[in-house]
Amino acid sequence: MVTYCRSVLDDDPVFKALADPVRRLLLDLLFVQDGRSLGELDAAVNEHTEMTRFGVSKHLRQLENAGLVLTRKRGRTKHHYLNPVPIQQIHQRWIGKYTERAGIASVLLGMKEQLEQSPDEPKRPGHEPKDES
Amino acid sequence: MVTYCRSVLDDDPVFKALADPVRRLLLDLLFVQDGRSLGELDAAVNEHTEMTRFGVSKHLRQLENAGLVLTRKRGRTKHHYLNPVPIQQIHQRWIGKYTERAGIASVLLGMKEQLEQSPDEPKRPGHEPKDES
DNA sequence: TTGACATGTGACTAAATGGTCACCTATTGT
DNA sequence: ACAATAGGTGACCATTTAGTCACATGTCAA
Repeated sequence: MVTYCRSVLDDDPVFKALADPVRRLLLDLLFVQDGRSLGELDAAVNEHTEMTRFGVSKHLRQLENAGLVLTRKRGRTKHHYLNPVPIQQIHQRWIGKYTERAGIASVLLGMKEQLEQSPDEPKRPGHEPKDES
Repeated sequence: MVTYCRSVLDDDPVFKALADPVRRLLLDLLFVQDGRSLGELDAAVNEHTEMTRFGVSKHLRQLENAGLVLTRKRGRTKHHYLNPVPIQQIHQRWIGKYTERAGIASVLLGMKEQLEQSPDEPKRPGHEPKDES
């Protein structure tokens, strides 16, 4: 109880870390290949967008604080490793219940488009509010 | 292709919308009971944190823009409905691959704690960088 | 019609965030 | 020892964001 793993109970930093496209790109890069240094990641990021080493470093630190990236210093270079566990946690503890419901809701796959284009419909099959007039 | 549902290709607003705890609370509230009005949601939110009607309204609009909440105006009140589809989408298109990998990585369930407490270890089983000294 | 109710709007402030830079430390190789 | 390399720090600025408020609109009910 008391020694319960600290990061388990606040997934907020994880969600916050995932909110930035550059950070998601970094995770994608590490997903493809683990253990890269800051310099390597900086180079990879700059194939997509322009950003200095410092910006990349800051993003990596945020990922690290969220537990999504684990690091190991080896000589003068710092290697970064993807840790997918926090993502799995927010999935289990939060996202899962929504995807289950969505699985039901989106039986008709094209439904979403229709839903988003008719702003005067409640847009969920069945389960209409029971018109308490 | 051309008419591909607009919101499918940028999940960024969805991640951004999920990055705030109040907005996640709103989704949780709508998950429990759909179709609530702004006033009702305001009251429910204020059981957890203090916020004016305007703040809640703003958050709801962001959720709406991300497609996570669909609305219908009925008389003078606006009803809010949860739409889990965008969450399912980011799950399929992004989160899924990480949770799969995490499923492998966390075969030992208690592993994560250990990993986070030994900052001088690469912390992923196998797949060590090949010590190119 | 009048007043209470439910919500929307635009301006505004305070705080958080993303990004850069000048400078620093530590490590490596010669 | 020296220069080159990899990275960290703290200050700094611009932009975004969260939140509130005064005010306006539309709706219901007497």
